[in-house]
Amino acid sequence: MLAIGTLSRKTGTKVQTIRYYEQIGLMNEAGRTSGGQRRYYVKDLDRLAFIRHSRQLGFSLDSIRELLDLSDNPSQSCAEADSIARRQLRQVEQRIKRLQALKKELKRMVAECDGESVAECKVLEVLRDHSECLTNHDEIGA
Amino acid sequence: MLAIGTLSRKTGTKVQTIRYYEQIGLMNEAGRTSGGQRRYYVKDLDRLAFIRHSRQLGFSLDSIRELLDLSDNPSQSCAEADSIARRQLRQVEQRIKRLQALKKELKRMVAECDGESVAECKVLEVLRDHSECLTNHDEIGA
DNA sequence: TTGATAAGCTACAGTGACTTTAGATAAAGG
DNA sequence: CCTTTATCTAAAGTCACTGTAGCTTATCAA
Repeated sequence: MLAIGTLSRKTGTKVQTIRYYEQIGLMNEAGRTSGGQRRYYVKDLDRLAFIRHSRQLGFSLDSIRELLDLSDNPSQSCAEADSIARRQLRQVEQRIKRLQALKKELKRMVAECDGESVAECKVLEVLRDHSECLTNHDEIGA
Repeated sequence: MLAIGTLSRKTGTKVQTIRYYEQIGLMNEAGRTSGGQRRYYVKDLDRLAFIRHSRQLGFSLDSIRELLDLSDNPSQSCAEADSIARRQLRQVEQRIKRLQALKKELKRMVAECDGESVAECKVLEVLRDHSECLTNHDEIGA
């Protein structure tokens, strides 16, 4: 039987985060000692590792819930898991695209700044006037 | 005098977001009509446009606060604004790096999936076992 | 057995940057 | 005057946690 701190150390997850996962139903309710402390089996550790690894790859908790459901029913088709992963890939690719446009714009901004007074600051000027931009970068947080 | 909806349309900002910016002190408190509705000047519109454009470039509201302060005091050196922009650029570059590592891993995952049953699903297998990964991708949300 | 220390517990508030909802009031046009 | 559209406040919800306060339990050496 493993204590919560052991799971924490083995997966690099904060203790509070593990309790949070239990609270939102991503982890099963753990058994308790007579004193009320949580105790885990190795299968719980595996499940937590799966969750954390998926998070590291950028999957949302909702996607992870789906993936765990699939993982728990080994007779189903793999197509669903595949499509979740592909969706995640598309999202990542879009974010990269957008960030690369931002990078370009920011680079231009700081390159044209010559350390003069704020009155002629290129950085502030660009921020004031979108029309000086090369790209549209219209959506925030996409 | 401009109504809040006009600012909303002209800057592509939701009405609630404008009120939120007022609430956290990023926008000045607007004047009111006798009936209690907010009315704005063109300078308020400009300020909002500055905020939104900065957000589109990924600056945090805290950074934007600093940039607005600088913009309001045109006699200062531009160095501060420059350093904020450079910091932002570094952040963007780091995020791109991390996302490119994720992209690589996700691509490999879906490429190796052949639509078999969940039991042999490569996607789930990789999620289960981090050691199958090429990269470390250790930090979440970096 | 005692006592110290580490680890764990609950419950709730805070983060960032908004978005959503509910229910009410104001303004504008015909 | 009436209807429609716009606006108002206040509070809760989002995502995925993190942090805090104030306790209680477990473990190990002396």
